Amino acid sequence: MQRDTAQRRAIRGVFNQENRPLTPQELLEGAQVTVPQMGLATVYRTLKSLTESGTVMVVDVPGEPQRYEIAGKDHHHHFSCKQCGRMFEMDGCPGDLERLVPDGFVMEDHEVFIYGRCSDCS
Amino acid sequence: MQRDTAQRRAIRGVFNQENRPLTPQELLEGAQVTVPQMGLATVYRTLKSLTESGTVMVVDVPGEPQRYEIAGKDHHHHFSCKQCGRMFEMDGCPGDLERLVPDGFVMEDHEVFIYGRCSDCS
DNA sequence: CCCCTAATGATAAACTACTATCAATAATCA
DNA sequence: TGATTATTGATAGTAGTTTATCATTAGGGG
Repeated sequence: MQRDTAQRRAIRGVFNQENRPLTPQELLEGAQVTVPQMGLATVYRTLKSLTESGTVMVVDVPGEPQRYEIAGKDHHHHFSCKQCGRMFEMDGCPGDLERLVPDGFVMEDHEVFIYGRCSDCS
Repeated sequence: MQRDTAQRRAIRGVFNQENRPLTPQELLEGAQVTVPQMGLATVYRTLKSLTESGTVMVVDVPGEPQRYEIAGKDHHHHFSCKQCGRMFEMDGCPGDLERLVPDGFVMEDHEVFIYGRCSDCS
């Protein structure tokens, strides 16, 4: 990432505007608003360099392709809208997950996904 | 699923013996202990009919292929071992997830994944 | 014990997500 | 402005998972 191109500005713009975990497809569609001829390969290439530089990070989602979100945010979890398919961030964390862990098992990380309707769809 | 074959008995046996969410590959390897010539297509076919009959259900996992577990169990969540890659069930549930949900959003379901080391690997 | 056909194994094909290739384009700097 | 070369778009290719095909095998009723 040595040159500042319209494509990269558009992708960064979508991240900043949406502020939620985005699929490559969502990024493509969002970026094509300002750069209509953008191709999916450019999205993947840009995501790769943004990930390697630590600007964005991968979010693995159950039963869906990977999403990408801006790195460095406070600990949070995700809400997936069954209607529109968009995924949102939720601040905070359920406490006391340790009590779920069976004896002899060691907890290192955790993920929480809540499913339902977002404010636009409910 | 009209006939009771050695292959299907073997697959049901793996489910009952392991009692955790299994990948098609894990089911294949487990079933091949008793039916060595078993093919992957048979695993998928059997999973399809077991799913349609409501005997097993799909578990979507972040960043992994689908797993299958015996249906009808009490509400529970999953533990994934970073060392051996196996996934386990954990009884219970963290309470008070509702407070994570943003205003205007409606919660319908939730999933919790805990990552770490299982008792065999820790 | 036969026969019918459901079920199987091997493998090709489909599908999705992602990566590599390469000629054309455009950002940067002298 | 012109040259250099990073970047792009289009598309072929790759990888992993799941499904379809089809000749062969074997379950189970008669």
